Amino acid sequence: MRPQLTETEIADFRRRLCVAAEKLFVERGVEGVTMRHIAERLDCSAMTPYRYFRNKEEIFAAVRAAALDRFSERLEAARRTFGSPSRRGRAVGDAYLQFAIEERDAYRLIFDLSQPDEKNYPELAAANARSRKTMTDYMDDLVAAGVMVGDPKTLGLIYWAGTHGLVNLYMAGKIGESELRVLHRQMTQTLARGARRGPEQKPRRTRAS
Amino acid sequence: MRPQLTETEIADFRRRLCVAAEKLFVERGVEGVTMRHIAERLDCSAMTPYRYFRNKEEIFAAVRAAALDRFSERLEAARRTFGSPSRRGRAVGDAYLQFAIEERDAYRLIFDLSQPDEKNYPELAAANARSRKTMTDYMDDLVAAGVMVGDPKTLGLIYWAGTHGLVNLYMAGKIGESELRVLHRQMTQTLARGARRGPEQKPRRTRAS
DNA sequence: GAAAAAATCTTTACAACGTAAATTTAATGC
DNA sequence: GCATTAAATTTACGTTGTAAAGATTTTTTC
Repeated sequence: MRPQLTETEIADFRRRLCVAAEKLFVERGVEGVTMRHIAERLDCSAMTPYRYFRNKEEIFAAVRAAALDRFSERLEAARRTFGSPSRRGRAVGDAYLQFAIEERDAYRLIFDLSQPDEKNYPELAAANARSRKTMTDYMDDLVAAGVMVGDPKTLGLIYWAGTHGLVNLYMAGKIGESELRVLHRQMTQTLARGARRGPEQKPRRTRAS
Repeated sequence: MRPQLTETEIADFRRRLCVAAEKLFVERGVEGVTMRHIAERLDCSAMTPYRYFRNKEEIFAAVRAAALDRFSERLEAARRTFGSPSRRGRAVGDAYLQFAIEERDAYRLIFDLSQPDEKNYPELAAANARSRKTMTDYMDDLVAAGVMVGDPKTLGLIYWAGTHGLVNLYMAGKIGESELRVLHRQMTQTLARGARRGPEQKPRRTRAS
């Protein structure tokens, strides 16, 4: 009988499909890509992908996971540069912006709200965990080095959220690239200054002192 | 001959439709609402809405503009409370979070990336401008009162972006409601501390001093 | 080597979508 | 009451994701 597809054959096809799909997402927007488009790019019938993916959403999740891994790689590379913790922290932040600017569509793919729920896709969940860890890890360095005071996880989330928010403004066309960079620098500096001696100490005036 | 629809008839129908559509967005998710669903709710045929809106995207833009106006109203109301500029600033921030939590779906509707381009919909552009102004206005107060130093517009954008970023984490299920509130408080406090004496002065050590 | 078997791949088919075009309905002036 | 005409409905079409049926291909068995 006809031989079953091997693991590697399946993996290969999936990879090829993901590459084609992401190119299409870039070309035609995430919404504008159909199964038939993807199939055409792969020179197969519209139904063939269903041998390799459960449905369109699973394809989407796979592409998203791949993009997310690329993103993590970039941030991790930035953290591996030389220099002081502050310098490397800055490098990570810059890498974040760089990715958002250079790979606009990938960024949207990754962070657009209302996307396939990660809990149904272990691959995506893993990619998510990795990126999350990556984005907060460098904050550990900064706190360990005494540059900042506070819970590294909390500080990491705040930095991450702030940066993402600025990128959102950029994506929505509300600010330009240079404004994005300036605001980001300003935000990180302000946050750094604010976090330099730990969270607010409730400087409430008491009668004694 | 049959009379043409009056301005108010048209406006009424549009309003009714928007209300129905937003309810449906909440019930079935933004993606899961079809023209036929909306028509059913309004007890009319699937084509009747086309007398009142160019197409589905225009409906979407109208619902979005309405939600955005509600959002602005809430923030403006918060700014009108009594107290010091700082207190009122906090009230605006809290109102932002409150809206995101209570009207989750409306918030998504408003801020999800990749949505109809405002430039094709003046109504939406106006609502956008209003919300933007609202979100940064209170920063003017703070700077005027000397609580913070810097360009109010820049500071406003940073606060806004940061808050939006945190809400995004909340929406994506990465943090819970209480964590959102705590992180927001921490972020605003850190930013406030950092902005208290103006942007970083490049404290670079020179040989003299 | 021919036939059977079984997995892959393609073709066909279907319900649901947004909406264009054709048709029906209803309100007005004469 | 009839012509007129805007509004509303019905019908119809091209696309979508994908289920079901059918065709194709390669290995195994004799």
